[in-house]
Amino acid sequence: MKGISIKDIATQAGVSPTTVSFVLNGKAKEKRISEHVSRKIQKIAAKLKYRPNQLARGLRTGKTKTIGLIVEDIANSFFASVAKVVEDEADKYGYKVLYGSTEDNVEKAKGLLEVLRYRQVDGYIITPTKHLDKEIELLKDTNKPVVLMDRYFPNVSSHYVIVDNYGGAYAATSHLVNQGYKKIAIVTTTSDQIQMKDRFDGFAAALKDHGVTFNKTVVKKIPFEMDRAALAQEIIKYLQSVKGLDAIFFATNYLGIYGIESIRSLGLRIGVDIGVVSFDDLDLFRLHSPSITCIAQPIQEMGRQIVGLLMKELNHSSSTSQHVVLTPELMIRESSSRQINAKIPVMLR
Amino acid sequence: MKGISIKDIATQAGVSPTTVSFVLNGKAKEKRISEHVSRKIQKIAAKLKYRPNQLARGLRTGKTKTIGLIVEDIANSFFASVAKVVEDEADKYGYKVLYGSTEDNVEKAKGLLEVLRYRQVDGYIITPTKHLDKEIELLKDTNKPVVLMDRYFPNVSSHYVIVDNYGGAYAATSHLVNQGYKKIAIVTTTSDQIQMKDRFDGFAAALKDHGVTFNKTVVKKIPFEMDRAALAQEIIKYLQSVKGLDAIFFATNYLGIYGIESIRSLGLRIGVDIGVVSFDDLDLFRLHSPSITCIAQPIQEMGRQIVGLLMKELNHSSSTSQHVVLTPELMIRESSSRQINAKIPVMLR
DNA sequence: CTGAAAGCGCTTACAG
DNA sequence: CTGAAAGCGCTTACAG
Repeated sequence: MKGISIKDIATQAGVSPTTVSFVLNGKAKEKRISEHVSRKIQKIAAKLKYRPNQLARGLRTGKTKTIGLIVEDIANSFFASVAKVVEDEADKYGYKVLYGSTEDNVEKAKGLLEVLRYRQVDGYIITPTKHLDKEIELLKDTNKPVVLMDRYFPNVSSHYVIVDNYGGAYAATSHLVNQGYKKIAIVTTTSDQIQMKDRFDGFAAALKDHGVTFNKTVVKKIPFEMDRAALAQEIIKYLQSVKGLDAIFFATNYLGIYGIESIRSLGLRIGVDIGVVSFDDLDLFRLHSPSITCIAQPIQEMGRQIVGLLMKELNHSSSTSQHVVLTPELMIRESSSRQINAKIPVMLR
Repeated sequence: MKGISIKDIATQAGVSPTTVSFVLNGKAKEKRISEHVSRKIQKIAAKLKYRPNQLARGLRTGKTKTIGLIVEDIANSFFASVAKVVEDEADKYGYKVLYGSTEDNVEKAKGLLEVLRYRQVDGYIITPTKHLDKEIELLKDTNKPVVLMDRYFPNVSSHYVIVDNYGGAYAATSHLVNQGYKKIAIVTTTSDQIQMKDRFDGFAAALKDHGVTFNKTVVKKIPFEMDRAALAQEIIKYLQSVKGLDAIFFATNYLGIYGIESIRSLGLRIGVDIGVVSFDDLDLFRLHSPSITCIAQPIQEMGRQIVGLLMKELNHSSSTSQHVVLTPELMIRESSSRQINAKIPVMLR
């Protein structure tokens, strides 16, 4: 990499590297460099297509203009979409993004944090896994801003951007109740992280507030690590085991996807035999027949807020933690429209 | 960032930074450092949790252990899935990934290349846009390995990993013909890039080989930049304008998604009124009713080959360009099963 | 108005 | 068997 350096420009312009650095960093006026010299340097730099070596600059200033983005799974539509917005927004400020997926595995997450740290990223956007609270605490000591997304730790003071998971789940569940569903189940993950807990609590509160059955039989938890085939089997087994179920709330997108597949493989008609609502909006949910009612997260807005917050912190870190809670939108579709579809009311089993 | 440096270790161990560097880089034996000293240094490094500053190392060695990944759109399921595999594979070799989306825009692509270059990435994985051939040529002069993916430039010698687009399209189209469809259209992009051209050629060849109508009326090209709503409208207009159409081949995933939506909004029954095949496999295609026949790309294998090739080049660049062409798989589903669905044969219009 | 010099944290050719 | 020194390409406090 014998790129052209500040020295080359200095030689050609007949000045010192110092002067070149000042001019190229927009400090010409401040440092009272003459118009003449300044212009000459600019011209030479342009002609030589000079690009500052970010490593050298980073080594000297401690700023790499890079942010680390840790998601659960970059292949998951929700996270991929957020990553796209983060990329676009970060670009506006001249930042690039280094990404990594945790697979909801603490060890992978710790590994990622360590790598990002010794890569000297300027700031972090993190979708934390469980048990990552101590690491997040430690990160703060490095004086690099951290913004959590999708979830956070109630016991750790930090910036975060999330959606109102409780409210979203409450609205979706209430909607099911209002549509006349009587025995509503939740299929969620075994994770006790805040975003899943809030969704669960919103679900439970809605059932209780409306006087609808809420007990262990309407709760099914499935571990994240379970592979896709086993997961579908697990949902099938659950659906077969509980009597009188007439609606299901899937607490996250991939459970919705495999849940739909399971329901169909049992020959049940979504929206007729069984109502369905899922968290997250996907092309699949919109185009499925029947279309799937869901709780859509405002991804654009999330990405903008996340990067905006990080950039603000990068400039002058505030002492108080910023908490941004966005409102998700209930997209009412056919899968929960009992009145319309169920000309003949049908009960599962 | 007053992290702990090699100097700190040297001081504590009572040796020079040089010795520490040798030991920590596994050159203890080669440099004949005594077992005793070596062990002491290791122990101190571990205790202090020493992490080499990658910037400093990079500045000195010219290696950043970072690769640049340029895709069309990280939010697109295909590219997001590839990104996941690339991340996992690169990690095995100790590399991190810096990503960027081109939106199929040359200027954005050039911008990304420039940023990655002055960030000193060690190698590039690029999904090129049109007119990016000169830039790719120039990149080669930097002596950093480049692997193209999804597409390439016939006039530029380079490494690449793609699927057999011609074969995939040929197989899908032949399948439609064999199912009894008589007037088959292709909906593709206006791009004349090789992957789209190959798909188009495979489609055209299959029609000709089977003696099925092939003329301008069965070809619809849509620009990438068109926004989603306009795109759906465009497809609707096309479907209404051409008479007797009984099947469509969508040449890429997002066209398939919006195409399905358009067909349905016209009240046409997929698999009955009109056969459908799309490139790429998605949850949506598998779970749609009827399920959508598609050409699935071997994403895992692609990612592995891409990174494998790049790593090989990183170690010792070969003089000849490596071309990997993977075989996609035709997933036959309901949307193209005329015999089964069409109890009463129906013609569009 | 401009420059010499130090230093960011490494690696490595050279010397002993 | 080990170390002093140079240098990667920048930035910036200091000096004039």
